[in-house]
Amino acid sequence: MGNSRLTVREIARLAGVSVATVSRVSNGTGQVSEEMRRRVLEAIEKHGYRPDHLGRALAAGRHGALGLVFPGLSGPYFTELIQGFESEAVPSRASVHILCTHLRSDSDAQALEMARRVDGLAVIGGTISEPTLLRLAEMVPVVVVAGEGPGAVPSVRAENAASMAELTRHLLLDHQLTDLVFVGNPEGSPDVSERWAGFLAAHRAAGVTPPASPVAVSMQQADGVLAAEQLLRPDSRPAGVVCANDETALGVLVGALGRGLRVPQDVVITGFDDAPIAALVNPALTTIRQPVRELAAEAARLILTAVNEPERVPCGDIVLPTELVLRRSCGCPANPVTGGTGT
Amino acid sequence: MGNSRLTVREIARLAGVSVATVSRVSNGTGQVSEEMRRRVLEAIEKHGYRPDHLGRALAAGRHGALGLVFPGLSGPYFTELIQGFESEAVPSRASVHILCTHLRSDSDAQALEMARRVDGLAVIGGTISEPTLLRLAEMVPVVVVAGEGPGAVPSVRAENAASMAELTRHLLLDHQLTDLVFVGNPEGSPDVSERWAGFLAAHRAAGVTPPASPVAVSMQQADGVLAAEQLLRPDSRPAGVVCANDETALGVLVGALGRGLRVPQDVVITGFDDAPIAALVNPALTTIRQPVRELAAEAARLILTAVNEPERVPCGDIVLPTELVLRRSCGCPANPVTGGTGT
DNA sequence: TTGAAAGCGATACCAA
DNA sequence: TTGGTATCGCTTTCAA
Repeated sequence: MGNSRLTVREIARLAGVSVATVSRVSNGTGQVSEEMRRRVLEAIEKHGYRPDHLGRALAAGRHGALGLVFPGLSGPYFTELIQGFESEAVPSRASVHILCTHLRSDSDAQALEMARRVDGLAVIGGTISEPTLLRLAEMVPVVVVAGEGPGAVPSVRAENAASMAELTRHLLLDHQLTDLVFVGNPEGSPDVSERWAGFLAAHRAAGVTPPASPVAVSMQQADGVLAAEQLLRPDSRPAGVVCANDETALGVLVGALGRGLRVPQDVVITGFDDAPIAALVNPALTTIRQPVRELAAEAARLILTAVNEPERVPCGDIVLPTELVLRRSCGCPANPVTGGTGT
Repeated sequence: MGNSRLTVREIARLAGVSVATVSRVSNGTGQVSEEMRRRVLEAIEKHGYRPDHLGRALAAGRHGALGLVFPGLSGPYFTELIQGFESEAVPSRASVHILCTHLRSDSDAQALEMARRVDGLAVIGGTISEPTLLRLAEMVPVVVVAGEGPGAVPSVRAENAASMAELTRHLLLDHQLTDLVFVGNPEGSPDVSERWAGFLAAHRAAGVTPPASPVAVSMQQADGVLAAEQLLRPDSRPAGVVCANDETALGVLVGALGRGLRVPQDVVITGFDDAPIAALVNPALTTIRQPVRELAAEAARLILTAVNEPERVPCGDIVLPTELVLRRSCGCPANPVTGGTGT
């Protein structure tokens, strides 16, 4: 098919040089005379030659690819994550392979398989078991994103507990809401686990009894709608719904508005992430901004460093700061800076 | 690092056989005596040998990977798409590489690059220019998903125009709504283009003057919120908002509810896709169900066939049927079968 | 500066 | 049935 028949040997023959010279020219390595370089480039240009990826990778002992393992593909969080990761990987001429473990029973096996096709791996916390994570780390450089790495596996994550505690404190004290619920499943994700911990800590600090357990649903908008259905009954409605991310918060918001409730008058709703839509809805969503893009970019940088300079073993945990964003859904007045259309 | 040092040669030496025999055993090809097989398997097991992917791919002249090119990662549509694609690819031992062209100026170049790393390619309509599509098709088997392929490039898509015309007719005649707008950008996507065409056709058939142009926004929920802001002003509010997909419809719904409008009494809203959340919101969303998963699975099957049996060149366009799903957001009564919580 | 040749890891043909 | 070996496409010493 097409020009795929072309090999270094062909080009070398056509240009009247050796394969070594062609290789040197097409890689920009080594010293080549101007005359040779011209001849080779001409032949390459004329026939549209592009070195075969497999041959190159085999000889170089490198795949030229980085892997990214994460739970699902829905939502702006993952879009940001991927873009941040690619923004670092692509300039280094590494393509990004994505493994989506959501609804997949054999994710550990899939990850091990992927590790054999890439030079390094970023794994979102909570997607892969610790033993497998350690095995992966023996095969290629691994960085855990949004979670803690086991053993010496480095990690990059956002600050969760303190900012969630701050938000919760704001609701408990500034808005005098003492009947809060938490929507999200701490089991599946280190991020959510830390946010739940912050939620509890703020209650303790304020001397308010927190709910015994979270409303453990998944992280998509539909789950928020379902949670709303379950929570927002006229007889036993909480004063505030603190959600583990913006998507579920949006779902709860839709559920609340759909049953004719007023937000924040009848019920307060908050999210986490500060997704683009959070500032657009009405009422605009109070949330916590986390630097998702930067998180992923940092992970990619760590991996690339480990790949390119194996002697410099990266280690330690990087924690990026987050920021509380107060908007109308928690009862605060409209804020022209952070967004929200007002009424 | 780890066991990656192991090669066929090593295992052959350890098992006291030739590399050919090891290869035969690890691939299950050719005839091997029970005794040899046992010896080899033992050595493989003991040392945890897994054949190197690059070596294998180079020798086989095959990457063992399929590519999937599409615009963005947000939303349930793409989740379904990927899962459907993988459901066919993975059993055939092909991994799936994803290229997300959203916010990427060099998507054509990226796609060409990807074509050199995979055995076949599925391209979502509207993401890659036609000339590039033809070049890709010269390199590997290509299938266009949700769009028409140029030249002899085969395609798989869902029926759009007729079902959208049916929905529009339902709004125009059954609900007597003569003031409809269409939200979605026909330029970027063949799907949307066909849906807009169906919207117009129904107007013509009913003798109603359609709007001069669509509200050309992108396909994410935030875009729907923005469209709502622009459309749902008290002075000039349309009777119905027909959206190109469920996500924008949800955005419009959030926007409408957020401004205190009642749906469907004050304004009717419809979507397209029948995403899981469409049945959950209140009012439940009237929409058109399309078999996204099946679409992607069919595309993967076509590609795999083309890869495995190059003599059988696939061609033609496959069009999968869609189905109108009437729920409350268009003014129809609650339907216990198709979903919707009622009031 | 250039080229010949030895790998990289696995497959598959052809003899034995 | 088994093993030796050429081959896949490219990179990279090592000599010239």
